[in-house]
Amino acid sequence: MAPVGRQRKAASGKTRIQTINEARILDAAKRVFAEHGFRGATVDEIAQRAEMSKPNLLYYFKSKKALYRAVLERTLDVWLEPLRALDAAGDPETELRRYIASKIEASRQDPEASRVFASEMLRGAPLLMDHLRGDLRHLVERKVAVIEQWIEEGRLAPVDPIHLIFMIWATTQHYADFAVQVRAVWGRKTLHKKDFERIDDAVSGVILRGVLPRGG
Amino acid sequence: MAPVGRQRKAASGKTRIQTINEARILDAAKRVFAEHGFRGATVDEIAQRAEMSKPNLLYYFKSKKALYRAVLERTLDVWLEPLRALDAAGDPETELRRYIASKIEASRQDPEASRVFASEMLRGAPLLMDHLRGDLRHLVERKVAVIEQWIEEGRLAPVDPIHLIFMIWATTQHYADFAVQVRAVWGRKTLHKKDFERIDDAVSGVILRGVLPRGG
DNA sequence: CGAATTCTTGTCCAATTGGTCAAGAACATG
DNA sequence: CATGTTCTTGACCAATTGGACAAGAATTCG
Repeated sequence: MAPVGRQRKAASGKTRIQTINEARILDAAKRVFAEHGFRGATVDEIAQRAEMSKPNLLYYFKSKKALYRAVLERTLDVWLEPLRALDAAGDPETELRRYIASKIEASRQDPEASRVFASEMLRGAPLLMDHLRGDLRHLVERKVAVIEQWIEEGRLAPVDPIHLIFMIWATTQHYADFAVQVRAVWGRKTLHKKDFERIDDAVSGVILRGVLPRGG
Repeated sequence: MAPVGRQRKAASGKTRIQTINEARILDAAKRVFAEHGFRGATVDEIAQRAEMSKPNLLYYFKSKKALYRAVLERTLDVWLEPLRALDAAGDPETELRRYIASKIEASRQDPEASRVFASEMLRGAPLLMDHLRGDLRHLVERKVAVIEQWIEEGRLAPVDPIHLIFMIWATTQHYADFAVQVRAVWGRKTLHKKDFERIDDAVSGVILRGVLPRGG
């Protein structure tokens, strides 16, 4: 039945070359999709940036859509991990500070991933709609409950929890999605780690002062 | 010299039909560019949504790029007006509240415009780069000075002014650019005026509490 | 080594792309 | 209503698109 090729490494189910090339392709695809969106991206350009022929690329991913889906899925996991970590048992200030910091760090380390996600949203999320209405919504509902609990305990000012989450997403992702604007207006050629530390200070500062109870 | 056609209305320099059709085209173009970005948008689709033939569309705008530029320019003016209004002589709370409210109102009334702008940023702003580094940067610098003055006067907590501006942009535009996600996660089919009032409350609340001095 | 498998690409294709052109239809104004 | 202008479109074009295919090149492993 399962025609287990001799060359398959049992563990990953992938050849050495497969692993290398898929990674190269996914990386190139991420950059092109981030810049031009699904429709605007061309398989040719992705192949060029991955330094291989178009037919070879299509040997690893059977269509542009399949490749796009792969890029998005790979992104999502990394994306939501920090939110999952938000713990009701912890101290609100610590928890929120850590969440904001990790989102900003994600924007710094992998802005293209954020942009691919953003462009999927601009399109109306035809591919991620199920995920938005399912997994993501449930995850957010759980975290809304966490925040509500904090508010009830008097450890957080009475803010609308879901919009607090949206605000954190918006502000942190802004520095990835609108990086060009940030750089141009801020007068920086590139944003360095120091810059992102200042960003973290500013964003965390305003949000935390905005949600922590007075006279803490 | 100037071959002033007989049918030209002297005032606007435009025919009745011109006015109508250009508006129709710009509206259709805005929606398509918002959804698919510059590259992903097709002249055919824009023409279809404007309910006219492609050659006719190209009679009014001589190329896809020219049309795109027209959409962006038209957007920019509306976009920055509220920021210009930020007045150092006014009360910080009132001024900021008004600015946030007008940005949220813009996101509600014309989300596509926001999305076109966002997609231009994702592309790296090849068309707006000059504007970002020029007009926009200068405008922001002036408003940074306004905020700094408020801080010096003790009417505002010491926040990084430029990031306060970025935060306001990010949070308010989020409800236009990521509207699909907001709707899906929030469990709303469409966002009504009431919803945007809640958004305004939440966003203004957190940001103002975050930047106003304690014990005000 | 040698054979099965995996990898790679040149060539090709139908469909779509942005844009042109000529020719006719509708229009405004004297 | 006559005439110059503006408006509209069908037909067309070269370039690009996503993808198929077959045939050869590398690789793996007994």
